[in-house]
Amino acid sequence: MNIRHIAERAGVSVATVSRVLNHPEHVAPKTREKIERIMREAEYTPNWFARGLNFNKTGTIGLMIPHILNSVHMEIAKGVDDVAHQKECIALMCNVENDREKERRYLQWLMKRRVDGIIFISSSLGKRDFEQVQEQGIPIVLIGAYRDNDNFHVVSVDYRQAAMKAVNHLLGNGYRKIAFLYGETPQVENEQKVEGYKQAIRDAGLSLSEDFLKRVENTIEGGYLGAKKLMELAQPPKAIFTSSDYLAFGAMDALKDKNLKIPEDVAIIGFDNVRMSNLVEPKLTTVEIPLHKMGVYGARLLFDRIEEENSPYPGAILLQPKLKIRKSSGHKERIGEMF
Amino acid sequence: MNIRHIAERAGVSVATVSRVLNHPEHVAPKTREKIERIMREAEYTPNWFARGLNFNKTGTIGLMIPHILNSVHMEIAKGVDDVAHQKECIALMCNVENDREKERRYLQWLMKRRVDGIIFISSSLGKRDFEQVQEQGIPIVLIGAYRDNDNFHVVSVDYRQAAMKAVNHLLGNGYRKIAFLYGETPQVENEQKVEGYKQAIRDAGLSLSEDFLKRVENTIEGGYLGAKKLMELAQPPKAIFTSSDYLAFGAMDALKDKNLKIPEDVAIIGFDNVRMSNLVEPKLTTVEIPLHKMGVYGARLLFDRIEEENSPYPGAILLQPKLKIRKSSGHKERIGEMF
DNA sequence: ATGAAAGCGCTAACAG
DNA sequence: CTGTTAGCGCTTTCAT
Repeated sequence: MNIRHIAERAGVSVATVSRVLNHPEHVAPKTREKIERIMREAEYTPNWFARGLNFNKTGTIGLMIPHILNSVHMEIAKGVDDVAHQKECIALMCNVENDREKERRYLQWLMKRRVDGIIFISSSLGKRDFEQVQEQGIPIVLIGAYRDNDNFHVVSVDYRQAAMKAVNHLLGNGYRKIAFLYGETPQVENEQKVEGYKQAIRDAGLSLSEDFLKRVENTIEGGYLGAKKLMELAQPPKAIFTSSDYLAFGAMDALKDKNLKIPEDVAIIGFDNVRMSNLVEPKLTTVEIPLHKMGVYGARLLFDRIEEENSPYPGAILLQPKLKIRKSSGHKERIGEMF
Repeated sequence: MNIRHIAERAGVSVATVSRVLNHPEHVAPKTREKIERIMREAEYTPNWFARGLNFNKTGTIGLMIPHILNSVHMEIAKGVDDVAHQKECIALMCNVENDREKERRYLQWLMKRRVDGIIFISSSLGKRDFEQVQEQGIPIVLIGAYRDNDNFHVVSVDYRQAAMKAVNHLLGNGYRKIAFLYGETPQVENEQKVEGYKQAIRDAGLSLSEDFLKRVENTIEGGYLGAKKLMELAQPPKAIFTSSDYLAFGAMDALKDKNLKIPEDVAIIGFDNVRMSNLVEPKLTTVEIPLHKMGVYGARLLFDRIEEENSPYPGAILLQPKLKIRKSSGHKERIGEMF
């Protein structure tokens, strides 16, 4: 069932049928209605490929997601999807699974399909990959932290500052032996957090201990194992700052298994402020990141570039996070009065 | 950069170039290598639309997801994605947001793009919608519970049995005043759970109280509000069974706010066994659903149908859930010895 | 083993 | 307002 069948049945040319599809206003109302009726009766739907062959606009953007089971990434994705949907565009979500090769393969797919643009969330790809995409004329936007991003459009958060805020809060509550338990992914984000942690420790005139910097898989399990190791140190920490709430959940579980009270024996601060951080026992102090907003801003940036021929200058949107103070980080002496 | 450019540079016809793309074995090794080299140098990628115009296979399947922020659905989606990826096929994840109209719009999109098949997760669409898709020659698979699914391929769980198991466990622990707090979505699944709940209560010779059947939004907030209402009853329940772990988390929060101990004052059982159910305090007894497996089975079913011309007979795969017994459901007198 | 040519279904000049 | 026609980039007979 193609455009010619419709044309024949309606006794018009294919051009006219094509017109009711694309510029209905240029067709006489009577002919148009007749053609529309016939289309409906025949359950005709235009062939997407033939269409794309002429248009070269696909109404699709690619969205690279590090891991679809991590709600942190999905919150961002939702922001992107919201904007895309509003633009009557479909966001092709690609589950990259923190695997550079898988991401590259997806990228090839997307480029072949000539998507109108691509958004990367905490991608592990590099400058070279991104440039290649842009050279094909496909605009991109990066969300998260990237090492070498001067020439790209990026939406990010000041992860360094964020980490400093968290550590300073612990310092302010009187803690001195503070460990940082961080995930292998997302890599660059976490490197920036490490920097912030180190800076805050140094600024307080304390000495850095490599033992207190523990790198683990960014999962609940990773948090569990990491915290366990930390507490088995000869000089265990009195507070643990983690690079994600999931790590914090795992860490809390480990502490409970060791019969340590939070925050009386060990304080904890997480990162991201996922919904559950408010429901664990005790409620988790954490760094709040505007995840949904990041997705929205990123998508807007991308659509601006897709729609305007002369895309705006590359540049970064840098958002500031906020510390969400709850019970898990409370000073042991003041805890009674604080909560 | 198209196939003709390559042909010219290589001094061959477009047909030969096309052949190295599709049937390389029918091209003389020397010519083939030359052409391949030129393609690489020119960074040529075949136009996807032109290709699809001839093939009519897109290497894409649609995946309808009720809500991408709900990890229950994403676990299933991950199962689908795993299989799709293995089949070198892309799964287009559509974030339906429990909105029938949004889902229909996505469906139109997918059909226009001639995806090779579509998988629906707990869809709110009906028999008519599904039939329309199949009439277009696009095979579909349903995951979850559906009202009128005899003519479709579906992967489901015995939700009725599952609910009975949970309620029976509570009955076995001595509870008599058991409420069921269930979500508005996914609708059919939860209706089946309601049935199971009622059946188990009746089988125990107890009388059903409408007050104990509370329907709320399927979110943590919904669970909080629902549990609060239940506990404000003149005769509040001594145990609450919820249709999802998220509802259970909200309910637990409400109980804590009322200074009620779990399970000493009120027992709780959730549904789904999401990762966090093992990390809340107390650990949550819940019904374990093989989410990932459901996705995998659904995808396999779909690809079988896509690949075989004569698709297998419609039929259902019905999986049995298991009760995961943890602390939140313990009998108050026996709790000491049980955990 | 390779080439010429006829489409695949649709859009957009151009002409009337 | 409508029809004619030339592509869009690729695949695939059918010859050679």
